[in-house]
Amino acid sequence: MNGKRGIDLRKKFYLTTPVYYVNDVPHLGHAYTTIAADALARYKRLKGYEVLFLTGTDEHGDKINRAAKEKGITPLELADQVVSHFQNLWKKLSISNDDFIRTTESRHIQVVSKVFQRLYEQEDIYRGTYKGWYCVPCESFWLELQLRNGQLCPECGRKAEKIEEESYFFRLSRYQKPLLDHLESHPDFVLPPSRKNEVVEFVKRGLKDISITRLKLAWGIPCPVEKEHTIYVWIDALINYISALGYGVNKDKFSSFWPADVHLVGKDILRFHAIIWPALLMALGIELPQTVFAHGWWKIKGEKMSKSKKNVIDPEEVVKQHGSDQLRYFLLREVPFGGDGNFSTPLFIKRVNSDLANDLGNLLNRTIPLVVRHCGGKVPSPTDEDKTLQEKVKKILPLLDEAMNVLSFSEALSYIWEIIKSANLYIDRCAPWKLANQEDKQKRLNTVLYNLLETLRVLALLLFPFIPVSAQKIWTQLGIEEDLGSQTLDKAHVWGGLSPGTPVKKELPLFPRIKQ
RNA sequence: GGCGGUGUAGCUCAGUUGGUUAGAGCACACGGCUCAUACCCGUGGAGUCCGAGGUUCGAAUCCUCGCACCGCCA
Repeated sequence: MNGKRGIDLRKKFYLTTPVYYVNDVPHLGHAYTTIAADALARYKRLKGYEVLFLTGTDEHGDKINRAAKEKGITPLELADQVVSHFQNLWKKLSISNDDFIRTTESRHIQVVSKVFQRLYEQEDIYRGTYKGWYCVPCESFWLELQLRNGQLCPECGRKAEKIEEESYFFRLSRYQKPLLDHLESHPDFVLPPSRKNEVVEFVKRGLKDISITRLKLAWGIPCPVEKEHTIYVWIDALINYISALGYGVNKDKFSSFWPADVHLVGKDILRFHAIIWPALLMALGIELPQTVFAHGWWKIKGEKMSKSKKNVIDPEEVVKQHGSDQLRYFLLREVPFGGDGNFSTPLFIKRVNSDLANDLGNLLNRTIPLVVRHCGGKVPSPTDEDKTLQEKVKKILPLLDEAMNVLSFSEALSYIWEIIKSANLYIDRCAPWKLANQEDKQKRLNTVLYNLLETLRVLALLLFPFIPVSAQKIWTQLGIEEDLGSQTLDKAHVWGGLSPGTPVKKELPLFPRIKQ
């Protein structure tokens, strides 16, 4: 496509993580969502899509305000500190997000304000009186009958505050029927299906209008209709998905990327994304996202991670100890995406040693030296018609694609590992170290080694979404100069991408075994 | 209390519309190989498929009841 007149026909793919709340430094759950999103984004780029991968931070609200006061700094200063934690971690985890939105940025605030104004004008928002209880730590409103012992938050058990004040309400009730219709006619709108059923049941029970402003709260986006009111932090946060596209400002960008293909969320915030968010969009007359995907939680010994139980896993620490690709691989491989999983160091070590060190790392580390020793360290020319590995790859590619299209990362990885296992078996069967001793077997030896190198080339491509740093190392050891990140998967189909004569490089093992 | 889900080898789980000796990975044991990070390849053991009843020529798979665990809501 060249210049001004060309039409960009590339398919677009827009995916998001939630904006993370900056009340604390990132934990394993944040890393999980973001790594999964990254794998998907990278895969789609390999498939030739123009991808927009958005993540960011949610920085308003009472909780931030209070936390900042305790530290004697401004809320924005607090946010700045935590944001840099997030951004550093994403860097260490090779997260390839295209944009990072902070809800304190003016590009966001403008859109939120505009959205509020418009919904008020069209009477999707009205002024009323809110009577109820509010839990500051949870940022949640409760009705009296929902409270435990008359005054405790049913979610966290802490004391809720009684509130009776003027407030603006969003007419959520208006969208009950349209939402149900949409859920019915779009089976992939909420995934996995079990979560969708929960949402449907919840909506069927009836939706009530929700209070979306608070009085006397300094740290938030002011209500454009009446400046004493501040917009509720969840409404503020959700709008990031369109403010980042320049909704109402940059029409081209917005229309080319919206609707989002996937909003990735943890199961704890599904309702905001599967009910309130689509209702807001309907009110605005904007198309709904394709899919809201809710993944599960990582548990420790079957228990939910929580600071009070002191069983929180710090992703930064895991990266420091075992490496970033190792963490990415474990999280994406160990459990089917959507369900809960158990995180433990022995499980982590077992997985990394057996899959990454033994199967993949060793495959590379036994192939390259053979090439160095018997082919002068250069990619040899294949001569006979052995298609064992080529056919294996051909068989796996469509399966892999299918798995990735439904975000089945662990299944996708297990397919890739079938190729790896085939390659290990292939070496054993062909025994190139024996061929090397027979003068009349040179051609066969060359073919065998070429097929192995070529398989490794394809593996580097396929693994790039999951373990980008290591995939690049494989790529480099194969002597390929081009940038792995700018490749497309079509090349994986074409057997023979490696040019004979290219020098390979022997390096230290990709994944050192972790000692228990 | 209501709705939904799960319960299969030591561990984590697959098992399409019910159909022959119930599968995979890891772990374990034995054998092979020696290019490689004691790795890789092969073979093997082990399961009353939660329990009880029922439908059927035939059920892990369908129905009923019970038990256990989990999720959403109240």
